[in-house]
Amino acid sequence: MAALTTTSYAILGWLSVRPWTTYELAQQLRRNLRFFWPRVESRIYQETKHLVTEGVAKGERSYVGRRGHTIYSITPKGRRALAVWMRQQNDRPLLEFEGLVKVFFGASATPEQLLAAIQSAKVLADEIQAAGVIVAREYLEGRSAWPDRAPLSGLIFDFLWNHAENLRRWAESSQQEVATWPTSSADKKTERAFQVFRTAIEQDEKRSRG
Amino acid sequence: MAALTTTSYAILGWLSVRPWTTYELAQQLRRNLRFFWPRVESRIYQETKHLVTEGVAKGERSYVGRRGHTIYSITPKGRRALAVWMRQQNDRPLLEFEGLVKVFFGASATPEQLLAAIQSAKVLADEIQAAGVIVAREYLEGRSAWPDRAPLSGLIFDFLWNHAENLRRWAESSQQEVATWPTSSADKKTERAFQVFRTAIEQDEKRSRG
DNA sequence: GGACACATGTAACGGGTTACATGATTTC
DNA sequence: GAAATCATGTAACCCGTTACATGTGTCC
Repeated sequence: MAALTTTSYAILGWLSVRPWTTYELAQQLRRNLRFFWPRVESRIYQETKHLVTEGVAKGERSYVGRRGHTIYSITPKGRRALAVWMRQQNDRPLLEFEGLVKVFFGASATPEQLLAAIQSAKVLADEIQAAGVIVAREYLEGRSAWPDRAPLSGLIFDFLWNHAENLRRWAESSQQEVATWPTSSADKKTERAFQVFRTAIEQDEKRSRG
Repeated sequence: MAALTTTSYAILGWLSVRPWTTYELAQQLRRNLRFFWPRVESRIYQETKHLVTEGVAKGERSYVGRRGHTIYSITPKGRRALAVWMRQQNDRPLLEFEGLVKVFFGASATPEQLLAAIQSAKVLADEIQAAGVIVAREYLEGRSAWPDRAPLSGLIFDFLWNHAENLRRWAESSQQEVATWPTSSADKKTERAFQVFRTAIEQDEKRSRG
């Protein structure tokens, strides 16, 4: 049987807080990790079993009527495994952005199709920030389930919120630009791109200098 | 055999520009798409064959010594398939960020381990921008292979460069923050998080109003 | 008592990665 | 002529998704 994956540790991390049923775990992963570690909920059912066979978690089975459910909790071996994982090398953040692939081959697309491809960024930005507003209010109004988690949540929130801001800013400015393309000359379009390139190089040189 | 995936279209998109060998395709995907559609190069060898069985590409086989290689080109059916894809719904951008998962369960980590988890964002930011500077210079100095692609490249560049800026900004500010944690009170840490939450809510309200 | 959300799974499939193998070309 | 790099793949495995199935509680 294969070694533990990041998905395994995402579940094990929750078990290190307290025991949970599979359904509760699925909820937590969905509420809290979906924007930076998205997994379908049915995955959890297999993964918890995997954790048990690896000896890092144990499950206590009980019944409601004819339907069983399992409460999982972490084992001492599980806590050690979590600590080892924390010491391991981290993968770089990974981005998959189909809309950008379409933009890349935009020579085969209509302006309307480009606008739609770009729009997918805005949709995600809205989702992230809608969820973010709820979390932020919970903390600020003292309604959070784990108020002492605020410092860690703040770090994650900071990243995601600004990720969303970047998605939105890009989508809006790109859609504005693409909207001009049907009536804009090739030189004009190219000049706009060159401005982007120049700004980046200036930023890079400023950073190099210190 | 399954339908075409985004990876299929990423290859088909290149074939719509001109015919390529598998190796050249692998290079192009690596150079141009790796930051928003990352795939291992060995995937290309299987996927090109898939494109042929689907009738959207054809391969012309030739030999150098005992070693074969294939030049793939797009078929009329392939161009139609590409056009259909462009009309289809776009997936949202997808982020996988193991470092954030570690931060999330940071209660089980040392400050040093948190710093390392955060660092993975900076590593990626550097990679994106190092590649970006090269591309930007090529365009600005007229050394680009497809100068008329500049407007489209500009859109993609704009997104990736600012994505990298966001990764770097977050990594630096978070590392600064975490560095203070060993000597900082719980209240102080929480207050910093609350500032993040408040700023976000203000931004959100400002946007709602106008 | 019908509809619907909540809750708990299983089966099958496949895209993607890892690891490996090996031929051709260039460099020193 | 050895080593390194460029080039072309194959085999095996598995994580993850899709699609499906079904029990339980609640609302009207």
